[in-house]
Amino acid sequence: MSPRTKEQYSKIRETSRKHIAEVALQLFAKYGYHATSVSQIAAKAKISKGLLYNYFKSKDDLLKSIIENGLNEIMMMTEQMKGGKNAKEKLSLLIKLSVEHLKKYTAFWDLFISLLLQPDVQKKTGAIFIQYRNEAVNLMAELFRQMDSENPDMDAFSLGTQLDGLGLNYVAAPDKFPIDKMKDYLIEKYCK
Amino acid sequence: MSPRTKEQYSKIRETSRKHIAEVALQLFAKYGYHATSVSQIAAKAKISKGLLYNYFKSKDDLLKSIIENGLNEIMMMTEQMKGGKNAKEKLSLLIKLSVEHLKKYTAFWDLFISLLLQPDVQKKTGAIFIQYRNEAVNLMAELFRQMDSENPDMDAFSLGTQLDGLGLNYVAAPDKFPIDKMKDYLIEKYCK
DNA sequence: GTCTATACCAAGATAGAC
DNA sequence: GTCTATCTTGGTATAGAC
Repeated sequence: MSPRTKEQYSKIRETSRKHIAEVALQLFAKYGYHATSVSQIAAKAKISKGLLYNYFKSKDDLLKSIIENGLNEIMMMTEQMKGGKNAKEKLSLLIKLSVEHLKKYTAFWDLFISLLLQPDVQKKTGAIFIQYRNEAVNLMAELFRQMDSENPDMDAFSLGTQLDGLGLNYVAAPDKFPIDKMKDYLIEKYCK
Repeated sequence: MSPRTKEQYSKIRETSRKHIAEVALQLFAKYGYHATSVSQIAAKAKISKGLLYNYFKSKDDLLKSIIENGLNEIMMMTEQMKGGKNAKEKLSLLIKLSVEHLKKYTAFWDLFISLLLQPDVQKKTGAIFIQYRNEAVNLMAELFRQMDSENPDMDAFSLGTQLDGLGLNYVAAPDKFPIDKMKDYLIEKYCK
């Protein structure tokens, strides 16, 4: 057995970080950032409080790391949105992907929305998010334009807030909100 | 000068309570419930911490009181919604009132949405809110039915989430979101 | 990398004088 | 009704042994 290389160590370390961040995300989403204590996170991750500080230099640092991860995922989704043959298919794909993303990263969206409501925290994350959102709305407007909409900008804006509302309802009560029915309805309504 | 009656005292007391609650609401909305300290509230209300506990038996009690006030306001709005000559006018009134309410009680909605995202807190407020929401959606569905919609229930549901999305965007950035433009757009889209 | 012990502080809440 | 002083708890974060 040769000793582990630096790369192996840093990979293990990265795995631990991921695990803690994942656990923390679940708790932050459920109870809110401030209402979740570091002790809770450590307990759920089955490590000591002290060790957590080996991986993250503060609770705030942990939050920032989680947000960065999540925003990366969003960016990756935005790229995928460019697929589809024609405008209608593209728009339908955009709706589908948004809903899929929401279902897959529900906890992240939950946390993210609650942070969005607090102006001071908004500064940390808001800029990137607004950028992403503008990108998505512009893309939608372009598609509506290609579909000969009478008011492509407002249509895009409207679909945007509609998706926001859908997200809000879903994270507030994932098991009660009929998200797939709404998805089909939206596709039917906006893409034909 | 006759001495003050019990009624006068309790009226003064009620005024003080209202004032503290109002100040607390502003802070809760801005920073979140957990991130706001009782000291902050007392300072902004220009009273001592101790006195605050004369008016509310705990921070949680203060929150509950705020929520109750807010929900009462909502209920009063729901009543107004029944005005309007025909289905289209009623629906248009409903949208208008929702937006007006949102503009008038922005801080409340901000706080309320952030509480809605936390399942444990949801238990305190969720029941009443869900009741109100169902009422509103049922009312909308009935109106769509009268307007010969093909799918009145989903239309109502859709408008509901649309209004949620609008609310979310508005509380997150009241000065950036073109709420009146969106209102007109929605009325145009759903009520003709 | 991992733990326990502990420092340090700010939070919510109470007591008691005025 | 109102304040100041204080109690108690639990929070974040660090130190140091293993």
